[in-house]
Amino acid sequence: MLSERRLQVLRAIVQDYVGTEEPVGSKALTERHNLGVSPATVRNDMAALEDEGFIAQPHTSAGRIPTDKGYRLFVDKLAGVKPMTAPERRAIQGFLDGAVDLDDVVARTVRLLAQLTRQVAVVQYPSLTRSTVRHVELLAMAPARLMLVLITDTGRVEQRMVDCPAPFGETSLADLRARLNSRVAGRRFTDVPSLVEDLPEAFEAEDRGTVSTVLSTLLETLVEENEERLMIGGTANLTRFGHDFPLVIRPVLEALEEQVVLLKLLGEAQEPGVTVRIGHENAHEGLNSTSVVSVGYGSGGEAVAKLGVVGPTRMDYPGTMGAVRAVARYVGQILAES
Amino acid sequence: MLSERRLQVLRAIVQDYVGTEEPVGSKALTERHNLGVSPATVRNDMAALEDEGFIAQPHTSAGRIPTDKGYRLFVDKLAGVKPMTAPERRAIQGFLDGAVDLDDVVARTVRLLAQLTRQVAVVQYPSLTRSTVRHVELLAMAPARLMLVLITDTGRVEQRMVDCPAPFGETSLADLRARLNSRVAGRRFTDVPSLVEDLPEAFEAEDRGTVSTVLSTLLETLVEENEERLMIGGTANLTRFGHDFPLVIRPVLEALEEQVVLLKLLGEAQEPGVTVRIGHENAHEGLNSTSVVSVGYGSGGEAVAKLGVVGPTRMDYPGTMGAVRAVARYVGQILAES
DNA sequence: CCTGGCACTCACCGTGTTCGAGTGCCAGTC
DNA sequence: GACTGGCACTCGAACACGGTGAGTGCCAGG
Repeated sequence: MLSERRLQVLRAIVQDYVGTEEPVGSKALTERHNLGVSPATVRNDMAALEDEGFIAQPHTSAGRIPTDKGYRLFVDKLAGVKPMTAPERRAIQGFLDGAVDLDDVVARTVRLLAQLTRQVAVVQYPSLTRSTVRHVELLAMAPARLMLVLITDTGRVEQRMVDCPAPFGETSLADLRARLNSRVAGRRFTDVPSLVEDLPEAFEAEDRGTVSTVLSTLLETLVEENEERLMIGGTANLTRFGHDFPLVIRPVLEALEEQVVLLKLLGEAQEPGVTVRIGHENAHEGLNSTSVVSVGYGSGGEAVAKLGVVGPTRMDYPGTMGAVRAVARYVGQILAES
Repeated sequence: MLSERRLQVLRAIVQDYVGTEEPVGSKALTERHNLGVSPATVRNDMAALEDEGFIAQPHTSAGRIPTDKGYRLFVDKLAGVKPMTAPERRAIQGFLDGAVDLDDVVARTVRLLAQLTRQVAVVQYPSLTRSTVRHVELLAMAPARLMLVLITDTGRVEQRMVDCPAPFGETSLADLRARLNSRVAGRRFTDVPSLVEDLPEAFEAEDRGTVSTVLSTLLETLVEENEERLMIGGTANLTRFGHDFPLVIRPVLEALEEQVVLLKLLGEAQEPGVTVRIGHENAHEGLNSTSVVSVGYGSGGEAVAKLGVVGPTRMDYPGTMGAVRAVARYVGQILAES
C-alpha cells in the first residue's frame, strides 16, 4: 500500500502537470507544494509510484507524467468534485433560462458546457425509453398516404410517412386517431405494443390493412427513436489538445462524428453521479488519449439522458466534474419546469 | 492581357500545387507538362504572373503558389466542372435512396458530400420561406396549455408550447383547429399572416385572448424557423488541411459552430449554378484561408436551400464543383419524390 | 527513514555548415 | 522580338556539434 505522502506526491504531480502541461520533476514539486521533505525523498517516492505504474517518464532524465492509472487513482481517492461558485451557478441558470423549446435547451446546454469546461461537449436528447406518449396525430396527405406524428412528454416530436395498402376514409381516420390516443396517451413507450395489439380487430376488414401498417410504423418509430440523437459542440477546443496535433485529433474528430460511438460512450456511464472514463478505459480506440466525463440528467428523479465532455486525459478533473454535474442539475430543473 | 501560354502556365501551377501541396518551380513544371518551352521561358512567364498578382512565392528562392486571385482566374477561365462518372453517380443515388425521413436525407447528404470531396460538408435544411403549410395541429396539454405543431410540405415539423390567458374548451379547440387549417393549409408561409388576421373575431369574447396568443405563436414560429437549421459533417477532413495546424483550423472550427456565419456564407451563393468563394472573398475572417463551394438545391424548379463544402483554398476545384453539383441534383430528386 | 551530495543522462537550444532547388538576369541564337 | 542556355546568387531544409541544465539514481551519513 502506498503511504500517505506518496499519495500526496501523486496528487501534486497530477495538479502540476495539468497546470503546466510539462513533465514535473522532483525539485519543482518540493518548491510548489510544501511537502515537508527534500527532493531526494520525493525522488524515492516517485520511483515507487513509477514501479506501481501510476506515473511514467516520457524519456530518461525528464520529469514524470501521470499514467491513466495515475489519473484513475487521483480521481477516485485524491480529489473531490469542485463545486461551482455562486456566480458561476447564476450564470448557468441565466444562460439556460432563455430557452424556447427542447432543441434550444439542448443547444444552449452544449454551448454552456463547452464554454465552462473549455472542452468538447456532448449532450444527448432526452431519451424516449422512459418517456410517455403525449399524443399521436394522424393526418391524411393523400387518399392512401398518411402522416404519423408522435409527441412525447419531453416535448419531442417525430414524424413518419405511412403508405397505406388501401384508401382510408376520413371517418376511419378520425376513429383510429381517437382509439389510438385513448389507449396510448400517457403510457410508457414500452407498454405501447401490448396496448395496441388488438386494435385492427375493431375495424372493418377493408381498413385493417391500413391500421396494421400505421401501428407497425408507430412501433418502429418508438424503437428507432430509442437510438437517440445528440448534439455536440466546442470542437474548436480540440486545438488546445497538445502539440502533436493531427495524429491525436483526427481520430477524435472521427469518433465524434460517429453518433453510435458517442451514444455507446455515454451509455457506459453508470448511475448515479459523475462517471469518468480515462484514456484506455474508453473502448473506442480513437479516444484512447481522451477522458470522458459524463453524468445522467433528468426532469424528475429518473435520468432520461446523459451529457458530458470529451477532453485530453490531462484535464482538470475536479473542475470538469463540477461543471458537468452542475449543468446536468440545472438542465434537469429546466426540463421539469417546461 | 495575358498570353495563352501564360494562362497555361498558371493552370499547370494550380494543378501541380493542388496535387503536391508544395510550391512549384519552373523546372518541375516543364517536366510534368509539355509546354514546349524551356524553364527559363517559364520563369519569365512566372515573373509576369507574379507581377499581376496571380501567384506568389512563400519566400525568395522557393517555387510559386497560386494566390486567391490566381485560383479565381483558374476557376473562372481555365477549368470547367468535372462531371461525375457513371459509377459515381450510381453510388450517389444508391446512398441517398435509403433515406427514411427528412433528417435522414440531410444526414446522408452530409456524409456523402464529405466522403466524396474529402472536405467539410454543410447542408442546409430545406427552407421554409417558399414552403407551404401542410397542416397545423393543436393539442391540449393542460386546461390552459396548448401545444402547437406545424407541418410543412417538405416534411418538416416544428412544435411550440402555448400558455393561454384563459382555459380553453375542447370544442373551442376543435373549432379553432378546423378553421385554422381550412385557411392556411396549402398556403405559403408568407401569406399566412393576412389569412388569419380576422380569426379571433369568429370566437366568443372569452376565447379571443387564447386565439390571439395561438396565432401570434404560429406567426412567430414561421418567422423564427426561417432562421434555418443546418447540418455539418466531415470535420475530420480538416486534419488534411496543411501542416501549420492549430492556427489555421481553430478559427475554421469556430466558424463552423456558428450557424449564423455558415448560413450567411451559403446565403451569399448566387443562383444559378455552383458558386465558389475563394479565401479572402469570404467575409468571415476565420475562413480567409478556406474556399467555399456551394449550390442551391430544391425539389422543383426552385431552390429551397443550399449545400456546399468548406475546404482549403488549395483544393481540386473542378472535382469538388462536380461533386457538389451532382449531389445537389440527386437530393433534389429525392425531395421531389417524397 | 530522510537527506545532501555526486556522477550521469539526455532533451533542448543555438551555431555553423553544407546542399540544392529555385530564382533573376544577361548574352546569344533563331 | 521571343526563346534559350548559362551563371551567380539566395535562402530554407537538413545535419552535425557542443554547451547547458533539469532531472535522475544511488549511496553514505545523520
